[in-house]
Amino acid sequence: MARLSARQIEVLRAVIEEYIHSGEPVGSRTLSRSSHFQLSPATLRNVMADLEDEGFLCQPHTSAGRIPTDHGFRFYVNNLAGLSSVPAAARLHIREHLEVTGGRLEEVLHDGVLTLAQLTPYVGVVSLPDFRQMIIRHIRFVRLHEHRILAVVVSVSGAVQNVLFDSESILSQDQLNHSSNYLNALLGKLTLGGIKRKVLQEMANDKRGYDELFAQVLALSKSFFAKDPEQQSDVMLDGKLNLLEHPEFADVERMKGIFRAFEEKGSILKILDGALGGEQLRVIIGAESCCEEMRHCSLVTAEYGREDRILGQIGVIGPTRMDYSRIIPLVNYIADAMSRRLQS
Amino acid sequence: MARLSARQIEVLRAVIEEYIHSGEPVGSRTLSRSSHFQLSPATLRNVMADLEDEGFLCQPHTSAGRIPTDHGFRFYVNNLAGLSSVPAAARLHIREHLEVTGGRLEEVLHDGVLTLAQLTPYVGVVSLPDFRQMIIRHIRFVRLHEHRILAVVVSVSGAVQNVLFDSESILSQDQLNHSSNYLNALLGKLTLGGIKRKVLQEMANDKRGYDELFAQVLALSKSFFAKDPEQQSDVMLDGKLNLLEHPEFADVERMKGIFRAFEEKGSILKILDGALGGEQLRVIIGAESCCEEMRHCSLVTAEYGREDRILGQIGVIGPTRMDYSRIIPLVNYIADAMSRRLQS
DNA sequence: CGTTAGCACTCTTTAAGTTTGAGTGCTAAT
DNA sequence: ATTAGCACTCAAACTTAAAGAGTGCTAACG
Repeated sequence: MARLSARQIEVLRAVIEEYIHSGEPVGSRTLSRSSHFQLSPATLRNVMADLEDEGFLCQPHTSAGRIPTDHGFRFYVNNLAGLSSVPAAARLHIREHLEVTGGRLEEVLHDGVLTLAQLTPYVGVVSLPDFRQMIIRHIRFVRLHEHRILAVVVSVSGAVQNVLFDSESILSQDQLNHSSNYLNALLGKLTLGGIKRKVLQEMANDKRGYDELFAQVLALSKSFFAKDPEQQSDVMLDGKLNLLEHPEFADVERMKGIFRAFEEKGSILKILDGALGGEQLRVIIGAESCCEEMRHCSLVTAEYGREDRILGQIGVIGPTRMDYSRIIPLVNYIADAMSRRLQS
Repeated sequence: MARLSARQIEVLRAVIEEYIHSGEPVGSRTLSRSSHFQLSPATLRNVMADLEDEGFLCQPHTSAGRIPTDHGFRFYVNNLAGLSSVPAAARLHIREHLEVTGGRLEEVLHDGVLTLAQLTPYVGVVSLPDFRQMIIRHIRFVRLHEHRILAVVVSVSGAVQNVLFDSESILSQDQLNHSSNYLNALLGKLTLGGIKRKVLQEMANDKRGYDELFAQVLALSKSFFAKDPEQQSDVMLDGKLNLLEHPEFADVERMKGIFRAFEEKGSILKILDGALGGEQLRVIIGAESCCEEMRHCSLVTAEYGREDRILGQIGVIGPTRMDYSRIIPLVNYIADAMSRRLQS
């Protein structure tokens, strides 16, 4: 594939920006009139034909204007999109709604997608880290009723998980408190799985004789860990309605497909976490997601996290015809805000 | 409005059941052929014209067959719908997925709507009771980090709410345990608001001198109750995609309206809890919901609860053309199963 | 040789007619 | 009371025509 000439690049940019703006195929005449080129439609036609040969543009049908291909958008995003700065109004909105303090991880993430859904005409999306991968800060047992016990597990990142389970023996709240204390003392930088292993290990060692407290902890852990924490990694979406406003989704079948993908979140999750740990900010255009339903959608996502630990991705899903130069900085900004909030 | 003759009733039933089955306007010829009447199309036309005058049927346009009005469906549901029993396959499915033991309230409700969405081609819906109305079984404070405290509040019905807040003074976990114990001893059949009042009252009474523990509880309660539990009453939906399969929602605008109503759950909640405490089972047909977006939808819901206390409504949302005689018993059955599970 | 005007051609969109078919209401006969 | 017959209505499907947008190609121009 030949290197593009300066003029070809300018034409490509003009076509893409016009298409992002109007949503209609762009013809040579429109281009000649609306843009700063001093070229006739005929000349532009030649250039556009070349760009089509190179795979950057295509025509929905003969005698329609050109629209960018995924490949065209990719080139645009990589080389041409001038990133505008986040406008003051958006910054203000983010400051007010997102840059508040504290909250559980879920709340923080929810605020994030909500903000994205409000500030863009697209769908806000965030991937929750797998709870089993998280480092646990605290475990607490609460006695609800005879055998019925509620375990409250809090991760360092502020994720809270409640697990209801039954213990074999009946324990008082005081006994549970002691067990909780015991487990928490054990904790230090471990995941749930790690804790489980450590408890088993301690048991094997057996060096502490066989005191009563330890027996309790052991029995409790047994029942507790038997019940795997169900919420594995997950995604949250907000603003699905926004998509309905875009003309490219007026087609019912296409709409259905996308909503189907939204409903069973697995496929979205796979796209999001597919390349986790790669670039800090990612743009996935159309078919690049390898998800048939998402054929006509793009994703712009950025990693968020806490200290040096990446927790997940946050961003937006919209049509491939997305306003990348506005969205990319915005997603970046919000991911930063989220990470900062999680630091506190 | 005159009383309907036996024949009119039979014709109405036939039209409605045919329409529920086919989704197409029902003409006199179809009716004459497909049903057990020994009447000519012309006669049926006369009867149908009468039924139209009475407001039970209407025509989308002249020279189309008849479709039932909301009023017609209402008459059908109240007087004609023979309730079929829940089929064995459905019972089995419910037994396996819903009639398991325990779990948090949220999980139970989720299982409920999921089951409905699987067993019907409609949307499963459930209203969560307002947490502030619930009777609290247990409050527990967990120290996360210096001032940062997690309050875990569990209602008798198994709803768990986690509230993160900051206390003014730094308290050890032991101190928090004591405060928790103190509060729990106070509890007995109170809502969060009730507890708040009771603590204030005790303070006013001041009969216990001013011991240290009480001072702690007081300070803690102050910070805790300052943070209103945010999750007020809410609804959960599942199986929205099911709706897309129905021909009446092929129209994009109509679809949009309904999804809009789903997204901002307020209006659904209003419909559900609007007549809470009325009938045990409710059918809301079309415009009866007084919600413009829900103009073409019906709801079949039943109360679920725990002991004598109603917690909310569970049921389905579908097109007015719903298979009422199948759905009504099913919703009833599932609401029962839910209530039974919540008893345990 | 790059650029451009001109022109024939293609293909979608829109509108207007036309046909078909389902269904109705009315009337007169049974 | 019921029904056969008939004229009438209307939506949906199909046909045709015209308009509009845009292209590719060729030939001329500086």
